[in-house]
Amino acid sequence: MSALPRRGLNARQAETVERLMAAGLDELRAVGHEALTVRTVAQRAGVSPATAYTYLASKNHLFAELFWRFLAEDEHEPEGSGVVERVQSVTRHLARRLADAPELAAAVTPALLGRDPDVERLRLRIGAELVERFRAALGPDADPVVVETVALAFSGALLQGGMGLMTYTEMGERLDDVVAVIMRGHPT
Amino acid sequence: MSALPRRGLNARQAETVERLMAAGLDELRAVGHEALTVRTVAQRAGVSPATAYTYLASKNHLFAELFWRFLAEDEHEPEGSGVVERVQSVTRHLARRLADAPELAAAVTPALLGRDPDVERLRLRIGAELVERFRAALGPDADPVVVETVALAFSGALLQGGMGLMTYTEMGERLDDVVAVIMRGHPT
DNA sequence: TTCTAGATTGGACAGGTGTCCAGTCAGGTG
DNA sequence: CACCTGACTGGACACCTGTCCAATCTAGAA
Repeated sequence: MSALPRRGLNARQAETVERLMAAGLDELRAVGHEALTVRTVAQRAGVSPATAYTYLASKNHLFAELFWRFLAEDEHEPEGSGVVERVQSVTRHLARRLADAPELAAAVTPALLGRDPDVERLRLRIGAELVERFRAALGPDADPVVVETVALAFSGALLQGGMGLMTYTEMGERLDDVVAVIMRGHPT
Repeated sequence: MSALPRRGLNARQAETVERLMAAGLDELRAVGHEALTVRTVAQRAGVSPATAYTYLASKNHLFAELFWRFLAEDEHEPEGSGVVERVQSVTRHLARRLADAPELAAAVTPALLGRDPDVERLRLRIGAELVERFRAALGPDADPVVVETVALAFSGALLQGGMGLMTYTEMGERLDDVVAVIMRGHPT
């Protein structure tokens, strides 16, 4: 079943979905992504498990959807005069937001590795959104390879954060240096 | 239960472990990591599920262990005269090996995100081994931030490979460019 | 107000994970 | 050769994931 921010949900269904999303986020913060089960989310949302599975293709889909909403609700304009500062403002901002929702960040990384079609869709959107932010910071004439390098480094940081090798707070600081290294020798 | 390349296995136990590992790899290539179950691995190894769980803390642990062996069995010296070429020879070599075992590569990324203590141990070892290879290619006086940047970019590529956003063959080519960008302006 | 499409539900289902334990078997020791 | 330690086994366990469907609500149309 594919689902969420798709057109064709009536008011009642939309309400159900919102309750599930809110419950999912609460449950995630409360017990973490390993202990979370679709059935407890359904219960918290005041909905039957069967209904939850009407809108959620899988646990991974829930996490991906929550992360997508988390990312989409966040408007951020790159700040700073130099390109390096602008890119750093983006990575630092993202890292700060992740640090505010570490359970979500930890949940989404493995979730996006899933094979469900619904995850696939969101994965592409999330990836595109991140690349878009880096491109916006780098400017329209940016070397595509530089964009890709920054995106890869950020993905890598996400992975290492998910592994617990660094906190999401450290992530911001480390990426500052990493971005500086990548951009060294890239004008504007 | 912690386990594998630990001292304290007698010949019989070591033999059982080897059979499990070989069966795990076969099963992984045969059905992929999503369909693989510990019980089918046990069956393929000619061992009971209970025995399998004596040596394997979890499915994730199996994947992590297989990947660690895959990495450790591989001796590779960086080649080339310049630093860039040396680093590229490492990333290209790793990408080539991953391309030869895509199921394993796809399995290990989510596996390393697990929380089991056995996964934790292997995660640190695998991370250290990769960093060591980059450091060896970069030379003893390398800027630590450059090492980290290369490592992050590689992790990111692993993640994107695991997501199916790129094949492991493409990974080699893309990392060539990425490494060149990172190293631009870094002497020796 | 009644009807009805369709949202929701309860509950069963097949299959997987990881745990546990009492019982069996095999190989090195005496 | 009989013994005994410890590896291995069978099978039950609790709990999870996702799927399915017949039965039941419920809100808006007629």
